[in-house]
Amino acid sequence: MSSQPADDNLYPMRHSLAHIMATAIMHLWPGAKLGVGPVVENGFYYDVDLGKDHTLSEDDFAKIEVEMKKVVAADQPFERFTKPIGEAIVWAKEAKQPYKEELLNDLKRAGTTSAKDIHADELGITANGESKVEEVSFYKNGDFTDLCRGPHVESTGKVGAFKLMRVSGAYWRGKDSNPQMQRVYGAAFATDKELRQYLQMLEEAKKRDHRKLGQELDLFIFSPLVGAGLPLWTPRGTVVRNKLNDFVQELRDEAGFEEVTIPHITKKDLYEKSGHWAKFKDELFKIQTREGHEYAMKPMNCPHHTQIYDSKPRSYRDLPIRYRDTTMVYRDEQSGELGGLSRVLCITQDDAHVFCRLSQAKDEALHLWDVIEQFYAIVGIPLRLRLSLHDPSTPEAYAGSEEKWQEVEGALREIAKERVGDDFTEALGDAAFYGPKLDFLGRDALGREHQVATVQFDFGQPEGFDLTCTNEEGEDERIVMVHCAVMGSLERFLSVYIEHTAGKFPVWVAPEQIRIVTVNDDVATVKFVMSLAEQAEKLKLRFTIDNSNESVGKKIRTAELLKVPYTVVVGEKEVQTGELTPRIRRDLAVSEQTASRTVDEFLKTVANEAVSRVSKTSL
RNA sequence: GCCGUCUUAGCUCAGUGGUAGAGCACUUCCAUGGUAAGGAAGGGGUCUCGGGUUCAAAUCCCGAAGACGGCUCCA
Repeated sequence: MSSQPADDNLYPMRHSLAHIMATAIMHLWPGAKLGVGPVVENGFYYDVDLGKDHTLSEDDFAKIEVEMKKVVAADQPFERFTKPIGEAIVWAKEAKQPYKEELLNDLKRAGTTSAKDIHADELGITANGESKVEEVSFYKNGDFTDLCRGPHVESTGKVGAFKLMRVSGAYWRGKDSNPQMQRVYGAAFATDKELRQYLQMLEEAKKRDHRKLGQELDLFIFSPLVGAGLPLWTPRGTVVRNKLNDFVQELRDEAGFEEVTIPHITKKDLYEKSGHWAKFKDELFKIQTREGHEYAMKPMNCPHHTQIYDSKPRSYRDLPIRYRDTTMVYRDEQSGELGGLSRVLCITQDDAHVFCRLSQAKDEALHLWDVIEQFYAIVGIPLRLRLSLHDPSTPEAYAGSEEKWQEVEGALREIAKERVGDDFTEALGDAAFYGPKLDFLGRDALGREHQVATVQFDFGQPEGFDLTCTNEEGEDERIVMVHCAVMGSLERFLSVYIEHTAGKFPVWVAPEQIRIVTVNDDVATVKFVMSLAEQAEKLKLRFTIDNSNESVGKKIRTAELLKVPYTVVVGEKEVQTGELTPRIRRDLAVSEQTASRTVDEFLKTVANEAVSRVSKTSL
């Protein structure tokens, strides 16, 4: 989330609104303790602590907004001034703002607060930023003064359109050992129109919510008996999963991958060796055997795959060896983190591992990149690259030496540069503990980004498991691993894909491709439908027959609500002419008109669309 | 895990300190229907669960579970 000014004026507007909201809250609850109030995507927030006096809820928003509007109407100028740090601390004490006081004390002592801790922009740092802060800046509007670096708009009247959105808990300085404050979020835009558009986008997002569509389209369910974070896939949802996965597998087969199969549990020894146990043992589902041995559900697949590689001596001539495996992994996430399909306890990964020499890793990564691009081109989700690197300031979080990291990250950066020039971002601290990653962010139809595919270089696990090949000199040579997931987690990908398509799946993915609607149950109609079904069956099409006791209009509506790509009505006319007039789901049709065609022609066209994975039809 | 909100029929929701309602869905019947809802009748709920207050609790209080919005975490 960038807090840099995207638009010259929007940033100070939003930032000023944070101050205006704090002003309003101080008016309404004078004992409020303030945390920080930065600009975020689409708006701003302020962290407040009203103590035992009051717990904010959305019911308070109207009141706060009224008070904010008063401040806006008063058009108070924002006045900047500075104080020496010592005086600033006295100010915070006198103002009874302990959180501000803590920040100032940290500034005085350390010169800075770690960027992870706090939004650095929030602090009124004017000194060198290295070690000593001598002076901090303040902004004052009306009767409200706040420690702040700015910038702000000239006066409270110049802040555009805003709306308070929600209130939630947030730990002071983002640490779960700290007290929890209340974070009040506001959306803010330069004009009413933009604010309205943003709210409309949220409405649209609500309509497309995969949890809602998952139920309406009968794709997956959750059962309280099975538990939170454990989706159960219906027949329709399973078709969608399988069709997408089949495509990934197909692309991988072409890229030389072989499928392997592994058990879903293991002795803990495996993870002790891989390094996962030390780092993630609290997030593993553990199993005690009746003989008292400790096992764990697999939280990832790479360690298992290494054992297949390591089961016999490998020559450099055999490399690269490429394994693929779409399989579930299990992670004991904190209950509060679970949500829909985006975060679950059982994750289906379309996982792949390449075991190769260092000199081959680049080509392998590029091939996998090809696979990713082909897949995302077909599903229609544009990608953006993020190079995820380690954070040198926390070496304990990573396996391997700094030099090794530098080397491997350099190699990955090279690949990225070669392929997309400067068209990628770098993210410090987003690497896996065993190596850096090429992460791919998909942009959905509403413009939201989600992490999906990933290609990772891994030198840590080959070390841990002592994976080698015999080289030309007859010596053992350390190999490297390249990890790749195309959809990443099928669950999360499905959540993105369902929302991206609004559940309007293309023919090749649709759980039901054709719905056959009968007009009546004449013998001739029944016979016609039976023969139609038989032919569709032969072409492996997914269809259902709706011969229920309902009006034709009703049956069409039902098919439409289920977003079935093709609906064909069969009645007297069709029986006589032997031709169908297919009704095409609106988003699929290239043109408005639909011509009649023979049964054979129609079915073959649909079958062909399914095989060639087209997204539009000119039927 | 933490903070807050929510939980009434399969679904979407109304309701209220005096032992429950609608629409859709479902079942049956009538209608032989032509491209987004034909008509009628019927079945279905210990109002999430467990405690407490009360003559009386779905309603008020406490606790748990689940969902949602965030925080923290994310191999």
